[in-house]
Amino acid sequence: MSDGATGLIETEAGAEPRNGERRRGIDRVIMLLEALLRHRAPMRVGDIAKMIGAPRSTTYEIVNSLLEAEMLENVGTEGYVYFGRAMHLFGWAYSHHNAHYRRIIETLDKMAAETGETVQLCGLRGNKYIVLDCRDSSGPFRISSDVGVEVPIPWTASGRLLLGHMSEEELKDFIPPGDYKLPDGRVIAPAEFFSDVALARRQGFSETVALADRFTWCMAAPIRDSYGAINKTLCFVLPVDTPEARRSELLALLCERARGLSLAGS
Amino acid sequence: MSDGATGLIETEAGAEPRNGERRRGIDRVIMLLEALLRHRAPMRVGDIAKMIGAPRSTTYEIVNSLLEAEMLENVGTEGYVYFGRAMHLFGWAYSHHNAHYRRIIETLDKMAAETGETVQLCGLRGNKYIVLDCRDSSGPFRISSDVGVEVPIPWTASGRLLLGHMSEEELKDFIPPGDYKLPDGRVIAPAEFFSDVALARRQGFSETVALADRFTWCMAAPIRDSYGAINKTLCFVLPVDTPEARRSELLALLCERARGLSLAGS
DNA sequence: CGTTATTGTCTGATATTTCAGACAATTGGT
DNA sequence: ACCAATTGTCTGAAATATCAGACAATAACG
Repeated sequence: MSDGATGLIETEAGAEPRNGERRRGIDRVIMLLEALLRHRAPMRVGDIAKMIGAPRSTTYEIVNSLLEAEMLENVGTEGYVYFGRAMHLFGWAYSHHNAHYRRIIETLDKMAAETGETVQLCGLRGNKYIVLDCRDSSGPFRISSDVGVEVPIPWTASGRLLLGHMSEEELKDFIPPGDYKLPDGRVIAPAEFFSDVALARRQGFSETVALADRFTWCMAAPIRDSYGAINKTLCFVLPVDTPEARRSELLALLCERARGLSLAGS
Repeated sequence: MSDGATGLIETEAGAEPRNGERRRGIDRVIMLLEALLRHRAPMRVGDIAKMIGAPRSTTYEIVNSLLEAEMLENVGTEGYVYFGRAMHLFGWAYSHHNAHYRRIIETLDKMAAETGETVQLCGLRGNKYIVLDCRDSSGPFRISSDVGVEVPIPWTASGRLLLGHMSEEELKDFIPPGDYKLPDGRVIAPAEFFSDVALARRQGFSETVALADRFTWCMAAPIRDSYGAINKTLCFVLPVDTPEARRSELLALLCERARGLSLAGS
């Protein structure tokens, strides 16, 4: 039960757990929190222990400490735990400490209110794409993708923009080969993806139609930092049958707002 | 430099650090994060070390681990650190895992959009009051109180509601004597506070005028859980000179929405 | 420019934490 | 009613993470 276990979380923190060795409590905490984030639902202590490859006794110890600090909290009566209130406070502090991020959130709110569509703020985490924040459409058509869940970059419109600074060579090294395979089994040809990236760079926006799933039309526009680099994108997730007229209207709005949030002159 | 240091963080986790003793890494992490939350701004490693009463070498070790996990991140170039992206993701997961909380957030958004006023969600943390989430007024009059900062209960309208289930005896034991002293030096008579609590319970809402600061009129309404207990409140923070007509309109809205979010029948 | 404080990195020793495993108490399946 | 799996709590022992302190390199200050 050391290496082969599936779903095992391997943080960079601490590299390999050579047989019979001990791990630091801190690293366990980090692994635990990331496991919980991935799983995206309350877990029992026993399952957490399996997931992070830690002894049960150790896991109980750690979980109890985190419970006491309100970083975790009990959910239901049957020993399930999930993130706690303190995490909310820490996260809030993160997202409000910097004026730029605050402006972005306000824009997100405003766009959601004005259009009623699903709006997302996206970025990279390592070599995966993640949603950093979102406002879900108020309509019945609700495609909620979870904040913080890692998704292969080629599945997304934003991904094509976020990699705009890379050469083809760099792209090849950066994207894990398996990530070209879509959830429905289709495979994107790398060459096609590379030209998408180039197109996105030229256009200053990117669209994907029925890619990661059959029902959505995604459009993304870049938010540039003060060096002109693209670290984040703003995007709409629309029903795939949205009429052309409305789509181009929304695309224009998206690009305008994203430009307004960019720090570079250009 | 063991006991007398001011501003030292004392988490419940681990009680007393008897002389010459070592502390667990996990406890240090917890103390560190809470120190950062209190301080509400990026800190240098040296200052963190002082604040949590840990050796510098240990602090560097821990900070580096947390940086690698993106639970902290570097801010600026001069060795400052603050909460990192991972915290945002964990916090987001917390606040969306439960349908009730999600409904509350939506209501918060809607009320802010409709009224343009500052709206807050409040609760208790131990024997202090904290803001759990807020939407700031879009107008020029912006009273932003920070989410997660602990405030003496008697300073707040919400506090009067949140303690509604306690007897006078319990209140006496619960509130630290120093908490009756307002920031401007005035002191609230405990008896007066107790009768405020009773009044709030009877009315089903609570208001304070120019209490914690001279410029605000606060009104709070209770959100009841499925047992009828009040764990959270919804409140408006208004300019103190808001006309009576608008105030009563807003109060009615507040009470209606808070009742809509309550889970109890009553 | 000399003096004092701070930062970031290392080191070795020991006080402590992690770990394996045992335990009783539940739970679940058949 | 049986057997198997799981939960939560304890234990002692070994492995190691925390600690004090030293170090060079900047920074702060008069």
